[in-house]
Amino acid sequence: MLSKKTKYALHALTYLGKHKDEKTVLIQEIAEEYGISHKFLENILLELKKAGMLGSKKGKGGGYYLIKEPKDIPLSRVIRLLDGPIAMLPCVSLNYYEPCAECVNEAVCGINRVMIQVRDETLKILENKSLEDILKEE
Amino acid sequence: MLSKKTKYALHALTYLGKHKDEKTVLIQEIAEEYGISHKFLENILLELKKAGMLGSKKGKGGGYYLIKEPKDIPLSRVIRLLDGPIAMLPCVSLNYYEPCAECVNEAVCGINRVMIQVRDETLKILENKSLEDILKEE
DNA sequence: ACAAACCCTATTTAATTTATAGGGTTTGTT
DNA sequence: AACAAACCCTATAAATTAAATAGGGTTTGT
Repeated sequence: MLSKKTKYALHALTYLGKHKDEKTVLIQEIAEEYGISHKFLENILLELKKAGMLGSKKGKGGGYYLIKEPKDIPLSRVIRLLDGPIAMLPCVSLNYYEPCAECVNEAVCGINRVMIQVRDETLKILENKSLEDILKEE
Repeated sequence: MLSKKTKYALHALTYLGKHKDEKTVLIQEIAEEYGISHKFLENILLELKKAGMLGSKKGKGGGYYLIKEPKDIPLSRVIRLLDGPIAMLPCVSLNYYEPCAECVNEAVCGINRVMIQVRDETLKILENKSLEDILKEE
């Protein structure tokens, strides 16, 4: 399951996408829209900013704004940033690979094989769907 | 990511599948094969038994054994039993549905829509792949 | 009778996630 | 220049969940 962090990030990005004609949007405004903690959301937006997905303006009249076109923000990127691996097993993760401690021999592991298929089908969607696709539905 | 419980369950089932010509297999034997705690595995096997996937024999000379054909144990069933929902969001889970607390309106949520797609593709694999498919690879 | 091996429930420990805290820095306005 | 609004940053605490352990109970073959 996606963590709250990731869910909040996706919601916040969606909100910013909907308000991209406005120069900036306040953290507080987004937090209120979804009924989530201002401070928790602040940390998340900061992380999105550091990752180059958002811009911000400090001081009075400041706030956050998208610095990319929604179509250029794939959902896989957001999930990986906040949650880490998308795969169901560390041993099939493309970005966060780790061997499974209990695995006797990864080279002939049937569980591994199935989870590679799941990973590939999942990525086929999440790498090709972007913030734009979410916005189109709302 | 799958929990260790689920991973251990899948490995144990695989091991039992490989030894299905033997009447019973000891917990201890499986635990040693994968280097996992006897007691932890015991709890897991018990859960699999209660769910009707395994049979057991008590007392001296006892142990566990499969009571179904490997092809009749879909992976989705094992995962749901030990880990719960397969979906990435509670609001798209078929077996463990719950609304997302922060969601303003599920009826027009773009995140929901994408995650339904991911769920469907994932289930297409996990409901159709069985223990038999894992065994074939090993 | 005895020991092997599963059965059952509860508790503890560890890890992770979620949330809070609190001051720092920048910037527009007066 | 003063002030307040608003983001920046790091650390810590609280809550939840996952993982592991504990310990006795019951069944069964020899």
